[in-house]
Amino acid sequence: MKNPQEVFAEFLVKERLKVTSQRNTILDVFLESKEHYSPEELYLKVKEKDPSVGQATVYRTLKLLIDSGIADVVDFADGVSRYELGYGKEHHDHLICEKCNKNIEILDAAIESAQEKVAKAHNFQLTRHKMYLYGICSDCSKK
Amino acid sequence: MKNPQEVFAEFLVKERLKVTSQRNTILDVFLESKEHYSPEELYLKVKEKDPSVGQATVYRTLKLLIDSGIADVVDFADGVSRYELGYGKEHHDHLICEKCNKNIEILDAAIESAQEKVAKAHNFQLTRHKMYLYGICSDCSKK
DNA sequence: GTAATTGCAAATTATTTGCATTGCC
DNA sequence: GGCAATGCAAATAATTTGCAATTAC
Repeated sequence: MKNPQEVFAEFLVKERLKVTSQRNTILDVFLESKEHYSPEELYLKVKEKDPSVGQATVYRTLKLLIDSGIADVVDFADGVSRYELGYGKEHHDHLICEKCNKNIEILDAAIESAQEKVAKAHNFQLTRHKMYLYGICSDCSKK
Repeated sequence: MKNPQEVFAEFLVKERLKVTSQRNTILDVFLESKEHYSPEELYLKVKEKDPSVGQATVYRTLKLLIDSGIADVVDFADGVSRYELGYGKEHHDHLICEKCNKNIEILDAAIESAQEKVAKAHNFQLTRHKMYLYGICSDCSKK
């Protein structure tokens, strides 16, 4: 399987866009991150590697990462948009703690098949879905 | 079952807030709507009934409607926040056509119980969830 | 060479807030 | 009467855009 860097480079060529050091730096920082960065957070991390990069470039590059299928938007309902690596990762849903923002990735066959069933009942051809379960995690409910 | 107007009035009394004509007008317009209004759209509709109402009051009142359990936020991922009647309505998820934006409200016991099960397995106390199934509806797939 | 890209700052959009005035209870 | 609510305009936050200079191809 190709690595994300290759995928991105190929995407840029296909779209007749240019491979630049800024775009590569942003992708690298994005890939290194374990958290779900907001554009602002990503921007700050990128600046550690290359202080000359501007915010706008981060926003613009994030869009390209989404278009190329490398990044996905995650909705933590905390007011900021967040992103995660989508390319090469299995589909998953999210279990989010409303107190500490902990995020657990889940994949449940029963849910997935039930979703397929409902879609079929409505004659929908399912292309994708988003599911977020919000609650209080065990750590936070103890406090 | 109480109607939303009563519920809202009781909520205001309980919170020691005041019943005002603006709040009532906003609630009425909200209830009359069949679509999922954004705050801006709601504001414009409210102005038709009472041109003196300001945007800020609409935003402030929407918050109260959410706190009182009358309105829920719906995330259509179109950049604007949208609201729907929550009070008196059964919980439901959304089946959204990517071509015509048709929105079908669904409720599936198998999905709901599977969600509970997953949350329990992770020691989460579930408070709420959002699920959006995106696909192509039967009308659009014929074309 | 030339068209895409960049950083910057200004613009835009969505929402919130400060404050003087108004109005409910 | 007193304190919450309102409208307005200004403030904030998040994101986008115009533009002149730069850079990839």
